[in-house]
Amino acid sequence: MSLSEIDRTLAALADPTRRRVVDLLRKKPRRAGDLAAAFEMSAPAMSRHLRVLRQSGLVEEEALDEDARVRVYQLRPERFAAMRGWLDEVEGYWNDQLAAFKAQAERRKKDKSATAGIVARPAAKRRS
Amino acid sequence: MSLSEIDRTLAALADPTRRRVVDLLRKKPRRAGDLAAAFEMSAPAMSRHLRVLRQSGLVEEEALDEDARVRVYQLRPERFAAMRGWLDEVEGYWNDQLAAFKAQAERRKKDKSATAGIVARPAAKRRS
DNA sequence: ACGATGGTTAACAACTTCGTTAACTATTGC
DNA sequence: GCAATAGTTAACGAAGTTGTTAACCATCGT
Repeated sequence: MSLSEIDRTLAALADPTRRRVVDLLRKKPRRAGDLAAAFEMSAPAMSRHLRVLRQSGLVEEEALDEDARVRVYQLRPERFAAMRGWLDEVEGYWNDQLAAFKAQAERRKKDKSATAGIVARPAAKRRS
Repeated sequence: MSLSEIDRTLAALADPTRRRVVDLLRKKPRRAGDLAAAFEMSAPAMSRHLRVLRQSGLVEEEALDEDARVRVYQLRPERFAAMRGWLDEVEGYWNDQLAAFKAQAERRKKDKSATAGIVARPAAKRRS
């Protein structure tokens, strides 16, 4: 299954550690080592999280010019914007829903048929 | 690691199938069976995806009153709104970044010190 | 009453993910 | 040159995910 961009973005954010990394980077860019320390995690583990975030396009890596060893990570706007775009699409739903509801109410009023279709379930015995 | 609501939401959306289910439900509510058929997937597999979506609060299940066997699934706004809220927070970043950039430019102009800190990396030989 | 239908849970195999340690590369400072 | 530092990739085990089939429950239609 070839992943769409939005799928990659969501997959990258699905891991709690990575999501928190984003929350940290939101405040300011940070060095890879600082991020590992912040989560009390080995450097290799964090390194791989950062690779996932990089490949999803959520962050970018730069080098500190005073010391070419350290990598500074920083958020990138684009993928977040795309995610917002997807959210916008999904949320268009409720407008549609509202429209459909109104249309149905209108229809109901006109030919006075019974309330149709979907009804809330009255608490059947099911383990959630 | 106790998952926050937003973590559960993102985890639920991380799976491509579940994300596409959301895309389908965006257009209109659907029966569990139709969803399974739409993805050429066994009913049990879809049933579990739907449970995940339900538990994350992204969808809700109702019963068709003409036939209490069928379950109709439908999107729920709340968690999507929360996700948008988180996105808003993250994106507040770029305002901050812009502000910081301006402040630094100002400082630079004042004491005419060299450009500080972070600089783009000049394509080192690394496998991405 | 009973077979068929819609859906869910249970058990299991294949695969992926996450963190750890070990080994490696590149850069810095002396 | 060489030890120390920052970070990455490699290998591996533990744990979680996803799909399948089998078994199950509830409801519908006759």
